[in-house]
Amino acid sequence: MIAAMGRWEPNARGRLEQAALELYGERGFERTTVVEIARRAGVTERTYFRHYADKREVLFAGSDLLRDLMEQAVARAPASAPPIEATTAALEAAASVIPDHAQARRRQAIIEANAELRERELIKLATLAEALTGALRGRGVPEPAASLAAETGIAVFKVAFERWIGDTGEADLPHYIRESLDALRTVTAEPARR
Amino acid sequence: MIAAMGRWEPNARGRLEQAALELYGERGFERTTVVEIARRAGVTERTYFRHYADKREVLFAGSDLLRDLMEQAVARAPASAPPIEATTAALEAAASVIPDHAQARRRQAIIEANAELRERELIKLATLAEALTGALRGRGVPEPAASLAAETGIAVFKVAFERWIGDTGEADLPHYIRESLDALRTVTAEPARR
DNA sequence: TCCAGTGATGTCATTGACTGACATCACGCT
DNA sequence: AGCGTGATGTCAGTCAATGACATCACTGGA
Repeated sequence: MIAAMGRWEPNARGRLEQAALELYGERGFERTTVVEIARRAGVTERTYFRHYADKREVLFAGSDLLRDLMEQAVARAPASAPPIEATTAALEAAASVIPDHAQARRRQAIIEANAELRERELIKLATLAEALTGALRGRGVPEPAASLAAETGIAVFKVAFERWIGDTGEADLPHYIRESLDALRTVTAEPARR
Repeated sequence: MIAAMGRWEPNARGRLEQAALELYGERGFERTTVVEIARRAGVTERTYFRHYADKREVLFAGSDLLRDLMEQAVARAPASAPPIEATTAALEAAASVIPDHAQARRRQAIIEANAELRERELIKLATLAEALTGALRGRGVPEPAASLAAETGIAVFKVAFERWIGDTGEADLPHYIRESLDALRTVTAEPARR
């Protein structure tokens, strides 16, 4: 069937996302107004706010999916797997849905250029950590181990992601995740005493 | 000498902070306007914005001091101390300037009740992590170990602080920091193989 | 003693994010 | 033909945030 042409062009969300990405990239987040994004997408400002809660949220559409994937990866890990391994599985699942390097880099450049956007990114990561904590608790991991494994896992992801974005794309994201996990183990290892 | 009485009451900053704490506590962050805070402090809205960059910042005044203390603690750690121990010193320094349990709890209740405030808190913690990273790099710790030790340290602090706030004040904050550090070591320990 | 400079504040106008209330209209169903 | 629904448009309003300019107590000289 041919997609019915409604009263309006379909996929307003997608057009808004595209328009926002372009405008934030061209002129920066601060010097872009929501009215401009809406205009470029062919809708009104009011419609923008029906799709996204605020001016920043348009850049973080996929984060619910990411959370679900990580939760599922933890849930699917063998019951015998210790918290770190379940967490590692979640990080690998997350890595598998990150877009290609060029696209991720464009998006990250926009976010890092603006403090409000960095704040939003941090709360999204914190949400992932909470979800991870819950999933680990569901496996019987007690507190504070569950929270720590989750927070630490997100820290590993954050550091790995930054290094992946910053480096010139020879290695893939999972490589940096393994690198960061190794560094974490080294750093937290009980130092040789006396 | 008696403090000269200027054209206006002195200590506008302190009065603004007090007024904001009261109003955010009484009516919540969202249902408080900056005009109301300013009125209660006996100044105008414009003056509020000369002291604090935005409506949230009034709750995070001490965070620069915290950063300085943590940086200094890392710098002062013996050259032989591994990254974790330098980081631990920073966490202990941070714990020493946190106000009493009741006050911290009031403040935290305000922050946790509002997503915007949680965002601001997260970026303050991220700033601490960056400062820690820099201080560790200054000790010769290479990447990604420096970032991971810093991020992990902040994660430990976050978890410990939450538990301290949530529990009924029998133990002090340093106790929860030690508890969380222990849990971290357990969690990241190489699991027994086969 | 007076006066120019300074710093903290007040006043005013404006922009832009966000929201609530209500209108519109193509579509599908009956 | 009529009806309900969902996505959108229109409009008015609130409030955070900022720039421009005015005010005025205080200070350090001339």
